[in-house]
Amino acid sequence: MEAAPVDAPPRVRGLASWLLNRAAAPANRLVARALEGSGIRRSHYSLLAVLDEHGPTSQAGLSRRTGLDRSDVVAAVNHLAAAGLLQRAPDADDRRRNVVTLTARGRDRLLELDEVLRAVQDEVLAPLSGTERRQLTDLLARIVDHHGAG
Amino acid sequence: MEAAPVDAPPRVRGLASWLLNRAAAPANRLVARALEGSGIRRSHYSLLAVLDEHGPTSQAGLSRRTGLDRSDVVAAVNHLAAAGLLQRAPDADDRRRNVVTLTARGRDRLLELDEVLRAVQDEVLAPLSGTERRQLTDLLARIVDHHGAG
DNA sequence: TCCTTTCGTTGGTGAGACCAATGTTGGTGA
DNA sequence: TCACCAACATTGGTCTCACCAACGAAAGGA
Repeated sequence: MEAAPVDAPPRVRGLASWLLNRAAAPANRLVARALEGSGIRRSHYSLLAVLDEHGPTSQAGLSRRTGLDRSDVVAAVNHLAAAGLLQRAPDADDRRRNVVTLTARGRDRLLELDEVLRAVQDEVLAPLSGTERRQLTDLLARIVDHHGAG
Repeated sequence: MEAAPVDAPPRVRGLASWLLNRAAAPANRLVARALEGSGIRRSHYSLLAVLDEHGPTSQAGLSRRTGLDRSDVVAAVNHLAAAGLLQRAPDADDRRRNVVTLTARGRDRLLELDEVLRAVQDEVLAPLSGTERRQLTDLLARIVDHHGAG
């Protein structure tokens, strides 16, 4: 039951956009599988990580830092708050805002997820050496930075 | 109105799966924009290219070579046939199959698309040097090959 | 002859990335 | 002080992809 090869013509294989999508697909599949049953989605991890590293943040701030749409942040915060992984409270200083704060339980879960996702990344990057992995993440990061948020 | 930076924490930025998705997003946006109004989608190009390089192919063959699901190939072939870019005919030797053939008009269109997509790739990979671009496509290709389909 | 596989097709699901509109609140300039 | 514009959270969509299950027809092997 090995993976079937994808024998696309060079014209297509050389296309960065095609390669990016084709490489992202298995990565997403593996992440989704690893997170299956935990009630956590890929985007949720980003939110928890941002909260852990930047401390309490408004939802708009979360949107900016994760690249998620503001409306999608709403749903994600709903879900994570219901799971007790973070808290949402109105900001006293600026009453337009909600301040989102990581709970202790949220932090614990984040650390577990760190492990899980590190393992998944290993799977995704399996065919590459350590040096090549660093090369790849560096190149991708530069593309991401260059295009920013559309 | 330049692109806003995405200031994700290192834990997230280092994630291959996150980077792949974040890099694929602008690529898809640019491709979609370039193809806008032409009635051609991203996946259609792959089909045309496969037909040009491998000659007449069954729909299942197209599915294997492009990585598209068989059911999605059906819709794409419907669309492209309606546009006169390819023809679908039952295979006399194997009556389960449809043989899909590129028309002259389809080939012309393909050559135009080659130009368009080459320009888009230039945009996507703008921040990278020629060497780096080759590095990136090579690394991505190895990931794609390693995970194959399914 | 059965049994399995392949093929095209239909119909549907779920996630993800978006976009528009609304009511509220802040901040600014006249 | 008032008017205006910008930012915020939220609702409620849309659209594209990737994918899956199931079907009847046809082929091929046991």
